[in-house]
Amino acid sequence: MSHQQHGLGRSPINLLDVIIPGLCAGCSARNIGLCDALADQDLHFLASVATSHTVAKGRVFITEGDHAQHFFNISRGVAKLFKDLPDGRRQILGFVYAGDFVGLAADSQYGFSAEAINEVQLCRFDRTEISSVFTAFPAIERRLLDIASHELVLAHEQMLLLGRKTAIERLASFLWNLNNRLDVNRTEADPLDLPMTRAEIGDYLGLTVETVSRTLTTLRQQKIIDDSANNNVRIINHGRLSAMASSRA
Amino acid sequence: MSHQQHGLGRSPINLLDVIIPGLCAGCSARNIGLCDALADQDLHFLASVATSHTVAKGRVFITEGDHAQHFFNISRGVAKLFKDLPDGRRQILGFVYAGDFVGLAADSQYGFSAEAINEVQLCRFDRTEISSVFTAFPAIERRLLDIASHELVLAHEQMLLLGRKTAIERLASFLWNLNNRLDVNRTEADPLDLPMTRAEIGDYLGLTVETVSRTLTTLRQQKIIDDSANNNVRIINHGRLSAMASSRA
DNA sequence: CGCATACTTGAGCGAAATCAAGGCCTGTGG
DNA sequence: CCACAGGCCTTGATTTCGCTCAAGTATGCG
Repeated sequence: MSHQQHGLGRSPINLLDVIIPGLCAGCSARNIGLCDALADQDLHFLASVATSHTVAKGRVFITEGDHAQHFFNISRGVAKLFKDLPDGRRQILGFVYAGDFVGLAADSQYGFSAEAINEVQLCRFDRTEISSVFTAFPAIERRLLDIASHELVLAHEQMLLLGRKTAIERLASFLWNLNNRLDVNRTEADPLDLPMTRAEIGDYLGLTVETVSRTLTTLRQQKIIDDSANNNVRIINHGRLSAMASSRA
Repeated sequence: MSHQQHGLGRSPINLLDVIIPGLCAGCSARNIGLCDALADQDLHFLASVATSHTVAKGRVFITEGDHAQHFFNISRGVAKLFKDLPDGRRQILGFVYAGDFVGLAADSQYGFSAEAINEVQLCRFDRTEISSVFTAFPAIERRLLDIASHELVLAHEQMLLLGRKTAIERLASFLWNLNNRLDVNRTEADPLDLPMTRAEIGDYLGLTVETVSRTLTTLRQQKIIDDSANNNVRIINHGRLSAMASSRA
């Protein structure tokens, strides 16, 4: 939990971007150094409310309905957030990657479960203690409000997708959104990495495995994507994919 | 997303609950007096960033894609928030009632449109000025984060509904949620008021008008509801309706 | 190698959409 | 007062998209 090699990364500053991912050991993905504005005792204070954890692939680390004691910041790996119906039907609410927060959207109990898709490393914060962090660093709270607002925008887009789009539009939107997530280690030409299974894509898009599979086949046959490698998709025709996603009115 | 004030745990004193609805002339719905802790000059300051407006039935007062200059607090009436696809397909994200906030979930541009379902009165705030309010009253910002988090919880529930529930489960969930919004002027036995049309219910639940109509007929035939009056629904069998909604895993 | 898990493909089915028609209410104007 | 227009709602007939069921093909791992 030591905050390592800091001092240098100054930026047009986003406190939270800078601080949180750098808080605990192992948070390497977005650890771009620590803000000048923070004194050492501030860092110790922040670090005192966070602990680092490794979650094995397939492990559920948040269970819907449990008391929402913590919230998390993903350092490495990918996790899925989901809700189940009593008979086993499942809706995946989203996939979270390094740098993402999980558990903000909770009342006193978690409203969803979370499971590691591959090995995940995360920072865990105590929700009861975080309010003292807010008081000490109002900028963090402001930033969390921004994050929550943005998540709401994304949730709204997904509601449009789930309520009104066809299967092929759902897949196109999914791939197009993945493509547009800026990822430091990826250029437009690189194939997209799909760490999740077809079944998980289906549970995210409100479709069955079979429909996901068939629809990807269709997109391949139309030379819009190339998914010859199973966990990779290369977008061939960006224009047509984007048009199919039809995200904007 | 719509019913923040109603669902949230109410604390002994909640600044925002008290202040905002009482801010501008005409905000009568939830104007329950002003907090002792606030001095007169504070109130004047708050009032200086808000203006009161009346929106006629059918009028669009937020357009998706426009610069998000304002956010709103509904004082009276009901509005719908929605996103459209280019070909006219529409997804209603939520219905907002007196006391609800609209426009929090915006980046620099609005991510949805809003239209008055009946005559609506609202308080309009300038987003650029609101940050000074946050600085002066951190409790308000804290409260907005709570509200945004709770809206996210509701959005997640709606995603489960849109992605995985059947038509009858969607209607049951819709009616059951309406029933559980505590409304000062309503007891369990009173019929639910449905100010929106069947088409709007369809656009909210990801269904067509016809399916909404047929499904309500089914619920009536099964003696679960009584919708003999068109804009009113009386729940007859609460247990079965709640079971059909199957909201909890 | 054998087993398990993931993925694909096909055939048939079904829930909800679409297409179509008619009824009902409310307001308006003769 | 009635006639009529335009929404809104309901109901019926038919179609369709995606689901279910089923089988077969990779792929990965002990």
